[in-house]
Amino acid sequence: MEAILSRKEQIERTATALFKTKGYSATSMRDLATALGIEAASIYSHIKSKEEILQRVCFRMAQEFFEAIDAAEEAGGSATDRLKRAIAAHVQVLTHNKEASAVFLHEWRHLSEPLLGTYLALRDKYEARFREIIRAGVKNGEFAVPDEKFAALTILSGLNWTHTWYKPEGKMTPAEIAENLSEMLLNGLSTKKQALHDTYSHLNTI
Amino acid sequence: MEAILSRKEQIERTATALFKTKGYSATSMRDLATALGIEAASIYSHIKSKEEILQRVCFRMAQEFFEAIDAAEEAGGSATDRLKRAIAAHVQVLTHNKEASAVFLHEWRHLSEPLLGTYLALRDKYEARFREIIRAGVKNGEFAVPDEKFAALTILSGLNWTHTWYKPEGKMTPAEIAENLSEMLLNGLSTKKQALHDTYSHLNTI
DNA sequence: CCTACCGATCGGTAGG
DNA sequence: CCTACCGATCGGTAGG
Repeated sequence: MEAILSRKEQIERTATALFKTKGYSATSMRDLATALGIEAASIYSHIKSKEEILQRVCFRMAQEFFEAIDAAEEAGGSATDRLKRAIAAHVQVLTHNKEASAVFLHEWRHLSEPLLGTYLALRDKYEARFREIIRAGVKNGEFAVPDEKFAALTILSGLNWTHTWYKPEGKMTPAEIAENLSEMLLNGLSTKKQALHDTYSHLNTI
Repeated sequence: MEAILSRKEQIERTATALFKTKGYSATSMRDLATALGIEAASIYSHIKSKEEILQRVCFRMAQEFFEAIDAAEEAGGSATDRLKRAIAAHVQVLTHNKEASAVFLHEWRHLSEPLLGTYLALRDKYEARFREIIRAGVKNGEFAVPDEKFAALTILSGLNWTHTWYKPEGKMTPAEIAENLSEMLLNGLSTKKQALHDTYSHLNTI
């Protein structure tokens, strides 16, 4: 399980942990060097700049999320099935890359242009994948939501909190977390559907 | 509506906007001074330190959230009623203090002890208010959740994303946002309750 | 609220 | 991977 890491990978991994806990800006190259047991200047034999580390982490995570949702959607099925698999895939990536996910979610704003724009475009594309599944579900009557974009963002934000409390040694496995999140988001807390929304009950009139 | 602000309030408000967009660490006192149209040294006639600004924002927002949930729970009612009112109260505070909420939610880790500990204790106490409502609802059969703590955090994280996209001039009012969030979180996306609940009733025994 | 300035620290480079 | 060092900038103070 413990792969031998190249120095560059060590730098990236250590920096990721520091970026998560202290934030990108508050982490100095000397902090990073100390954590690695070398001098600050030595880091530059392996990387070009502090921001390069951030870039690598952000875009590697973007790729991971896309690969995961691609695999999740490949099997097809109902909108419910696809959403549940997309949620599970997202949670798998989050829990398997806890530190890097935190950096991806919170430190991206320290990217400079043009990569910042690229990052934001990728994120929107990823969110669109969730919007599409929800849209399909609304169209065929599986789902009822106030607004597709709103629903997609609410779901993703519910998932994205996971990295703040997830511990590999905790009592819930990533698969169980995903199942519980799916349950909460698809079925809600209430034991019965309420006549809450006459406002948009015209949507679910069957 | 536009109250006359004291210089100290101006400093705090301008700093809050900068902390939100650039982050606390990446915002320099010279950035702040430039935004205010004065010299950096002049700021210190009004505040003691950069961190004092962060402290004031974080603890003011904590107070706002508590006052809001106090008012929301005062009316009593079913767990469903109380949860819906707590959600609406939380969203009101978030949308009414967009920048300060972002700082409260994301920049608190730059507080130093002992205030950091105080902050974390307050946040846990606030989350406990939601856990209590959920627990009451589970007990009397209104709600079914995999885990009360898990449910409270998922709900709060769903709400807390609001500040990233809310715009006062947007098409949804804070009250509508709250209603839509309540609808999604209480009833879920699915048009019918699935037989999923049986799936995790065994998970609880693990 | 300003000028003048402080010691500390920042990201990064030169040269080995 | 190190020593030695750079110019820039940091949060903050003295004194008016």
